[in-house]
Amino acid sequence: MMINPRAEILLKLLIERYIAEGQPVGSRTLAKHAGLELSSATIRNIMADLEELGLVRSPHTSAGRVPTQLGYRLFVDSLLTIRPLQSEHVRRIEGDLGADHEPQQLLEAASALLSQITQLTGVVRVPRRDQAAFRHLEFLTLSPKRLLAILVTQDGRVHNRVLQPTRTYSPAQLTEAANYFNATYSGMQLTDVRKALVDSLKQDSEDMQSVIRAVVEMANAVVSEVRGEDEVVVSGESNLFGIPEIDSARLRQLFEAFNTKQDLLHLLDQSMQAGGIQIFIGSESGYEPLEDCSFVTASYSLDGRVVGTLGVIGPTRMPYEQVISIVDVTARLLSGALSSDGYIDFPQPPASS
Amino acid sequence: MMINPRAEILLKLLIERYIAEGQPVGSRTLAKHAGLELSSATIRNIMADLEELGLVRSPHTSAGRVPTQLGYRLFVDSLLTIRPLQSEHVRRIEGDLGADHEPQQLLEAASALLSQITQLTGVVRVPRRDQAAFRHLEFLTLSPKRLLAILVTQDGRVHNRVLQPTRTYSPAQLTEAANYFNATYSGMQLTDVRKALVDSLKQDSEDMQSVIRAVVEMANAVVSEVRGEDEVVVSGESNLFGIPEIDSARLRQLFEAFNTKQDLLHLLDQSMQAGGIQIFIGSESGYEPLEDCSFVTASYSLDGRVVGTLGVIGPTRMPYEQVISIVDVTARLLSGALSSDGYIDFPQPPASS
DNA sequence: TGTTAGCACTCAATTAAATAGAGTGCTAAT
DNA sequence: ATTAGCACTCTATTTAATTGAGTGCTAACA
Repeated sequence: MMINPRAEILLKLLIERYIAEGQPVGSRTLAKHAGLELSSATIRNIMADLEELGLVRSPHTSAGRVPTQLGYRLFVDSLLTIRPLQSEHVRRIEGDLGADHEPQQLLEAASALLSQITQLTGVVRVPRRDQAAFRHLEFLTLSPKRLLAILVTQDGRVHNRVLQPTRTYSPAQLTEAANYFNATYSGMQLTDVRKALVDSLKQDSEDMQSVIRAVVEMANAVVSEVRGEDEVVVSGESNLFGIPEIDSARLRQLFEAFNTKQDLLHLLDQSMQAGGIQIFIGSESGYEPLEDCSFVTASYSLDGRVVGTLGVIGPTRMPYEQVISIVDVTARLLSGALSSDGYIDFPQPPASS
Repeated sequence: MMINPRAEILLKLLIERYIAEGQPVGSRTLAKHAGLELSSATIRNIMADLEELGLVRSPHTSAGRVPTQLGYRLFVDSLLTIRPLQSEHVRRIEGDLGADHEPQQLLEAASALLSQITQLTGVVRVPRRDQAAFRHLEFLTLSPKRLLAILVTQDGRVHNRVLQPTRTYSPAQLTEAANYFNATYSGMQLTDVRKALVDSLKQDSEDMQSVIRAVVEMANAVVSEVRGEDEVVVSGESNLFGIPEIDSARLRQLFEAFNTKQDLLHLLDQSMQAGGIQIFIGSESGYEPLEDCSFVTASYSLDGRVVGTLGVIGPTRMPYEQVISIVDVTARLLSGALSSDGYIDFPQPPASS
């Protein structure tokens, strides 16, 4: 998309002003503030060009212009002057993401920060369980029929699951089995552990002792568990009330999306693969509820490995300069907090190929 | 509040009709459907009486009447004919609250059921941690500096907490300490365990071995933990969109209340003490966000002991007959599911005085 | 004394018309 | 290429007129 520098300046000004005011911007206003010595008539000509290119449009004949989705896209891609985050906010984030919190708390704090600072909705995708590295498994007998399996992953998170095995095991048997696991699979990514378990179930199906076999089956159940455990933390949903470009019907769709979390998750995973900062404007996300919204995401990492994404959802007309830096800084500091917070004191597993 | 039977019939009809239609009900309509051979003029006289009593009011001079909060109160207290729940719904609830689910899942299922069947918002207050009975404590070394404490309560719930003790303990020491706890406090209510721990810290402060003392301190931290762990499960918030008597500002307040959960919790606790079915109409709850809403609650129990409450939040103009029976049945079946589901296979603790 | 018919009245809701204002597109001149 | 200027369009707001539902009140009636 090539447009001449003068048109660029005007488009930038128009979008900035529209984001600030929320009203269509007219040619006179632009003429006054552009710093170019141009009359409003000239501006109108340029606007007509921009409209032809699909970068702006008029809500109706006698209104000023507003940016189109394409206009916003050009804006964030090449016009935007990213503003460094106010140090006040940086301090706030640093403070809240200070060490000495458990991972889950950190994620929740990050989500809360995103929503509070931007006054929009904050979203954090919790690291995928199955991509975490295995650290420790432990069985606890709850009752003759119930067994509590406790799985600790390298990132410091603890996962519980109650099992109802078909037979009973002595504490000694369970301890032994757990020890075996912990020794064998420590540091391996959970998906790989699972593969290994499935393999061993296939291969040794006959010569394996039935006890071991049963325990392997249980471990498999624990490791491959899908249900429950929130995969995404959403905060500040109610900040989306009272935003004029999000009407009640949209709002409802959005809230339903926040509850389902399915689509959100998909979108976040998408940008996890992309890495870095990612911006979905309007329908670019491909999800109807986000039609009039933008979604600014960044991925965060644990010891250099990308493990999740976080971001901010708000109206397409959002202050991108600020939001982008807030998302960026939060992602960085969260990465730092997760990595440095002392949960990892075992050597890292080799990266899985 | 005494009113004559004829007025009662009319008030009941008026409220039923208003709940069904959402429009002020006029005297002609009432005259036609009341089954009393009365002219609209007579009805108007009666309405004037009811208005004087504060049971109905006119939105304006030439509209019909709508119930006031007081009117609704009288209605639910003595006019209401409770309709047994459609067996289709009963089956649904029975199915979803079938045994073989973990407690947390049951609570979530109950909340989902409430919201889906009523098409309003379902709320379940999770049993208070500190009122649960102690069952099992276990320590797990995560790293030299971090210790995972796992607390299992009699109701089958599992609580984790990461501790950062000032010194390190050998696995043997931890096992021993845990064993001691499990033997000593099994079956006791958590609040009482806590009291006992605090006492023992005070009394034996000098002659206690430092290891034991430290472990007692850790256990105390685990048992008395407050943070995290959702105390109330809310479902179907978005069902409140598009209800005409709940405007956008109210809706926002409601959603904020759902997020904070503080007020909700307080209200639920209130009705836990009352036991049975409880209905808060409009401002009766004392919380502004619930101004135009009603809150129908019932308490549920575990083995005969009330441990929590659940309910439905919707507009004051809600179909009480149905909502009440749905809430009632859900509470009963949840109680059953929680009690019978096999988590309890130890003898019950003596009731605390 | 309770009930009813009937009529005047009130008020919200809807429609229609009038007005003001912002901002455009286009043309002709520079 | 730029600009002044004017006709035009469309929204938003105000005002007025109309309709209809439903009431309150009164006077007559059982």
